[in-house]
Amino acid sequence: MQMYTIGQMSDMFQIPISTLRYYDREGLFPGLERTSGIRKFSEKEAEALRVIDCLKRSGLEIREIKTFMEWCAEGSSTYKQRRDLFVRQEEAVREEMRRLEKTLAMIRYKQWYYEQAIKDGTEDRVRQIAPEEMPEDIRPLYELAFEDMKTDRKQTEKDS
Amino acid sequence: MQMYTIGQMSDMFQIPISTLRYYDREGLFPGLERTSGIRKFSEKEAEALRVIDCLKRSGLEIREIKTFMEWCAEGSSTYKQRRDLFVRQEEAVREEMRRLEKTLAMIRYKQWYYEQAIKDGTEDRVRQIAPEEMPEDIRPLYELAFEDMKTDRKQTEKDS
DNA sequence: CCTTGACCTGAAGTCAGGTTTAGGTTCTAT
DNA sequence: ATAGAACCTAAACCTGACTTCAGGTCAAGG
Repeated sequence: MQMYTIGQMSDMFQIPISTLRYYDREGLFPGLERTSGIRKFSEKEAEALRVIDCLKRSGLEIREIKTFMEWCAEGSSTYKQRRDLFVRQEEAVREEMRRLEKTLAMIRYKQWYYEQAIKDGTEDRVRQIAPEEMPEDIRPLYELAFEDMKTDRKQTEKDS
Repeated sequence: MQMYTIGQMSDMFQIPISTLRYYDREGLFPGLERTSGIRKFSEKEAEALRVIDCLKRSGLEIREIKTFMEWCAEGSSTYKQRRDLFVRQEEAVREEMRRLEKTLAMIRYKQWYYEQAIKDGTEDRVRQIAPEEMPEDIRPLYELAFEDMKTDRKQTEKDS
């Protein structure tokens, strides 16, 4: 079975050696082999790194990823827990994607806004434009970006 | 013109008072008014908070957002810089969304993987399945999640 | 009057996720 | 067999984005 040194892993995954050691310290490679102190990485740890990256991007912290890796080391008794984790993280990622869609809408609206300001030499006109008067392609951006602002107007007072 | 106290802003935006003061300290509200030391927030700062949230999600740091807010305070001479910033951040957000798409593909592949493992009582079979043998709806997930792994096989040696 | 609640400040503390440092050990090629 | 490259550890340090703390001001109501 192919084995790799920490330096080879670092090159292959473009991750600093110090980070790989940090991950090991945090318990992200349970059962990592060593020969006379030197770490021997295998395809198992390579796959772990891919999963670490995935779970990190999905919003998990290192400590939670450690828990997952421990489940992996425990074997078949934890399949359901592992599947359920991926189900939860799917929802987390989808929510983050919705937030990014709104962010993107705001960004594109602002691009248009400043294009207008540049053309006019001032923001005075564009600032006054109501959604209904905006170009077809801009209005939906505005609506999405600012959607939680129509209704929420006076939610500051009496909500019990 | 409607003015708000820091407490009202905190309620309206669901942001801790300590964070609003921190943002002020970091220069995110240039030209914020005060009467005898007490901050008076207006629609201007409300809009600033929406933009702060947007720019933060797009990946900017507080210091960079401060620069943007200073441009806003400088007036019409900075419209182009502000537009260009939003153009750059659009690209940043799109890239993050692509990464999340890959993350999601990996997550959904893993869900399927563990479903199989649960059915079989072991990972032994599912681990062996080549992309070509995977169900129609799973293969594309696998391909997307692991796409940088077919070609990159031996990029460790000689790349000049 | 005097207490209570909402505001203020500067400085220190926290937390996650690494990175750097200092001092050693092991491998590999000549 | 020896130099240099690549590895090791523990512990300190770093950064960003807040949060908490200790102590103080100020306006309004009982």
